[in-house]
Amino acid sequence: MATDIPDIVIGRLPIYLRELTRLAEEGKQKTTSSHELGHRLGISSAQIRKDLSHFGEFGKQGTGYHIGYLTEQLSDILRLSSEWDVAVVGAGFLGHALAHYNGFLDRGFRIACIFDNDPQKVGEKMGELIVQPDTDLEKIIKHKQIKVAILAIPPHVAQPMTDRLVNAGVKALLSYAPIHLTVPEGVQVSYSDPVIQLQRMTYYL
Amino acid sequence: MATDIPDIVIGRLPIYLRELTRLAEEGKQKTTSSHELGHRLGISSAQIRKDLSHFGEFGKQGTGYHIGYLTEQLSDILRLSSEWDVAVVGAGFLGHALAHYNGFLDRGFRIACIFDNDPQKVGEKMGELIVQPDTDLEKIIKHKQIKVAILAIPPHVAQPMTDRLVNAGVKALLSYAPIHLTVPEGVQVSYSDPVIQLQRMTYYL
DNA sequence: TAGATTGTTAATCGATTAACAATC
DNA sequence: TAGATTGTTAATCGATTAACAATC
Repeated sequence: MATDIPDIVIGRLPIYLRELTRLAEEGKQKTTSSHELGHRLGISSAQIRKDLSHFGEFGKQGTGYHIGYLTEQLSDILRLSSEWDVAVVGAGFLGHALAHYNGFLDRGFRIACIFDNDPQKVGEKMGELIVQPDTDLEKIIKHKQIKVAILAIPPHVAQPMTDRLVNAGVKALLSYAPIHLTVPEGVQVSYSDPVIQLQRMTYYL
Repeated sequence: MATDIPDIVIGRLPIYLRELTRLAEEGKQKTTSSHELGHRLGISSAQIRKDLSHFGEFGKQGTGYHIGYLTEQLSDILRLSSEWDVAVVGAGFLGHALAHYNGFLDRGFRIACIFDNDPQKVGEKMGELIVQPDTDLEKIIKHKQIKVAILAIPPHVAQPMTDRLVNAGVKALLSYAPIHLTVPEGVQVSYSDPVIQLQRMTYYL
């Protein structure tokens, strides 16, 4: 049953989770409602209830949703109960930013290693990590059984690197390279290209 | 008429544009087809033809689309014929990466200034720019008539900074802060939160 | 209890796709 | 001409919303 849940619904769950965490941090209340959550996120309350109903009944009539409980449930649904080790490929400015970003750990991810093909960068300390040579990539990813990777490399090497990562067992890939990647069935890809996002907005200006 | 074109269609135009540029760079051909483009992007050819048909007739039966011509047309539609000046707010690791990224200029954007509230960072050279104090933000944005900004600051200051930017005339905002922002009607917002994207994928693992 | 809010149904709305006449 | 591919229509498919009985 969990199989035929629309992608678009899955895509909203992390947003709900993030807002629930914010509500918890504000600490003013133990409980929230689909109306409140929707209001804060610019989403209709009906949609939130519908989305959640795909996975079970998490609320109470008259009361709403217990923030802590719903947070746990969403974390479980998204497989975030334990942390995912993440490989960062590319130790340029962006890899640098990723390695130092401290927003991963409390949300289910830990940067476990970072690679570069530039001998000048290999061995450099980056956050808690040391830059590894990309020749060791397969060995380390297989050994650590890493399933999640982030691509922070130039576009012309993105597809071959994707192939290597997939080959080494990576199943989810977040790419900052401005290029469409081809992957086998069963491998997830997500893109982040700031220019694409900016261009989307300039249409309306 | 241009008004009632679905957001989701607008959102695909930059993808088409990017792929057309790649085709042009490969330089093997003057012409492409909805089928070829769709195949390269994992999108149906019907969808591409339908999307483009919202804006005019850009192709020729039997031949397809002239790459150069369609590129120009899409650039015009997305208002990319001249460059947009962009303000980056936040000169941390991410601001650093943005300031050094050279993928903006040939795609319609130029980082025109970068701000930080940390006196230690103000005056620092970053790429071609010098970090400005955030107290000068309104003055500079108004003077340069900047309409586009990128937020690379911590979440707890993102909403107040958004308000300041909007107040100074910014109409399009790309935010890397992991928080939903509230803006007045007519202001575009786009988000980039790597954790949200990773969480979306782990569901399937 | 009275008020509030859920989970769910059915209706509406919107997006995608298949198919094909037109035509280069 | 014959083959290829567009632009468009109508059908299908899927997502959102309104509404409300159930119930805390």
